[in-house]
Amino acid sequence: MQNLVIVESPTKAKTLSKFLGSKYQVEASMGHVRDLPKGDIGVDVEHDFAPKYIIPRDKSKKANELKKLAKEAKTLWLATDPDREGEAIAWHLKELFNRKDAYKRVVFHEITEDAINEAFAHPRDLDKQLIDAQQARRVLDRLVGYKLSPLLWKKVKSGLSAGRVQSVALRLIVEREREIEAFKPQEYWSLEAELEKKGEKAANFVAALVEQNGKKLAIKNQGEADKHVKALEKADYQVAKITQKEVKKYAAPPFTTSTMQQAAANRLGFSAKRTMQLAQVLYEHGYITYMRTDSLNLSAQAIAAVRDFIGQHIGKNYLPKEAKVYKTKSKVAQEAHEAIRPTNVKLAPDELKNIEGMTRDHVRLYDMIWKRMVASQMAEAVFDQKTVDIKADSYTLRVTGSTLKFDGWMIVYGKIQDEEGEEGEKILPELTEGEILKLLKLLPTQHFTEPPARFNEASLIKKLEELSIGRPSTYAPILSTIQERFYVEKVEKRFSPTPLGIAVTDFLVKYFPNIVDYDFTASMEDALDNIANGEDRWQPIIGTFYRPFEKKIKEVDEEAGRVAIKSEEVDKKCPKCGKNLQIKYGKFGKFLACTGFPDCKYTESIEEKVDVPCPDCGGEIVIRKTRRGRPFYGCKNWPNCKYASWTKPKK
DNA sequence: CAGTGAGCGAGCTTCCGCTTGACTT
Repeated sequence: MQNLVIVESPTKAKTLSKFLGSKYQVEASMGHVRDLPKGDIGVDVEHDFAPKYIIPRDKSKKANELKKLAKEAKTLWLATDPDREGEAIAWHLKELFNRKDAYKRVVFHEITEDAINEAFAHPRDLDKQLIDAQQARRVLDRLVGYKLSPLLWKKVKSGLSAGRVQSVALRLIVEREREIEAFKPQEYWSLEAELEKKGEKAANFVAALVEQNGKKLAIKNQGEADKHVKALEKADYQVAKITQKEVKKYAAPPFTTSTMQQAAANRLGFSAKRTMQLAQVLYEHGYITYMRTDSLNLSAQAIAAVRDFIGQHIGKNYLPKEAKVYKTKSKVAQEAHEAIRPTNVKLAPDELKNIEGMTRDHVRLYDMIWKRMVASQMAEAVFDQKTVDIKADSYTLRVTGSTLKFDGWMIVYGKIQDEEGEEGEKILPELTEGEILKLLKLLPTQHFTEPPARFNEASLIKKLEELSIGRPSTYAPILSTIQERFYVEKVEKRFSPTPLGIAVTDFLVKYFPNIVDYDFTASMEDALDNIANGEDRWQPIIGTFYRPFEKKIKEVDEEAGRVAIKSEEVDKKCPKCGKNLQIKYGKFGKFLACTGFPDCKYTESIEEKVDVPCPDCGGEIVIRKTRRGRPFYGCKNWPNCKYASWTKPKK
């Protein structure tokens, strides 16, 4: 074989192979092939932070295969992703192969014939500065993670972890909980008037009190509300001003990983993990583009195809004159791929149902991706919005109604109501300025301000992305990590911190405020940019961070006491010694242990009862977990009764 | 997802980011 081409994913390899023909053998590296060792820190902090790279056990087979192929090939084309990690993967491959001068680095942002021909006609050298930026990122994360975690083992509890990303995600959850705890509801009142257009009985509507003497009115309590009600009862109502305007609603851009995960959570109730598993299958079958991306770009071909589709199947009036161009606001976006979109817009979601291997949920996710992409290239929706100001003595009441004039993209993607909680449209009777209205009823209502909501998967991912923390490939794993460590628990699909999570956050905020600062990652990215553009070398940048950090670790190690975790006592006595039991977190999850430990070593498991009898013996069924943490339904009489099931047994 | 369980409180744990089959019952 003359030419060996290496990309990251096997699906991409397959597609690329079709374009390149038989003179090129295309192989996938499956991501990184070399990494720092898992067993030790792997960075020589005394010698310019030299990283020790090894081939991880699970990559050795792949690495050997590639090595063998590389030996035989004449030219090696390193065609990994055009971003920081991709450049590093290319370099690691080169180091792995250890052959001189046979390399060509090629980059392309889309897999089209033109883009590929262009790329292969203009190979370049590896970008050492970009590689160094990646090494700095890798080494920094390793130093932070592998220095902080052992400190937590010593000061808090063994087995814990801390890192640039997970510790900030945890902090967000802990601080939100504190906001909620500290929240004091404020009373306020709204006052609405039900009014009638004179002479037309059916034409009544509700207007809200907004101003008094031209100033915004806030009603704090019942006394104030009563006062306004009294005054308004005697007032005359007259239409003062009608303003009418056209309001356009713009379609959302096509999906990135983060917005797809958010929409799938809000619209379909999927976890981020589930969404990614489904998307992976759609991608491997060639139905969608790559699902780990932060880009909003659409290829020229995709745009042409979708415009064609809109014009032909939806309607000419739904097709804007020009294609829409979306740009990401994120500074850290690497834009190595396209936005997530169907690869063939002509494949309607309904048709996917009939394809072997596609489950209902695959279809539902594809449907959402397809609609979002098509809508993103459609005309705006247009509403007629009418605002009516009504005078009643010194008061102003207002009512806003809107009617849909043109549905535009909304005919495809539907309202984003579920995602944004927007109000529906309100239709107003025909009114004219100066018209007198009749008061039917005054409607004072008491309200209280509400605390912020706990984060769910969607809102946490959104927040992390806003802070530039984490990457498309890591959003879902971050959520798993903080749960696996028992830092947080999901209660009704929302994250709530455990006493352990609170203790860890407080420890980190107290001693390492810079690392768990919400801006830490953003400033790291700035520093990495300077390495990538050649202004700085990576080792001094890491040194500037590491020297004070190392000192602080040592100080805290010597000075800080062991952290007490708030115990969670339950209303149950120890059958051995009579003391209270408390919740503990072990390798296999939560369990109850005696507060008298170490004098009393009593433990028992926590069982969630299910209200169905055991189909085998009629005993109680409880939810338990496997060693790996997967819940199942088992009989309480185990081991006498061996009944077990993944799904809830029927009554 | 094929994978189902009595222990955690003792001897090794841990990072982030890139990517899919791992390997055993």
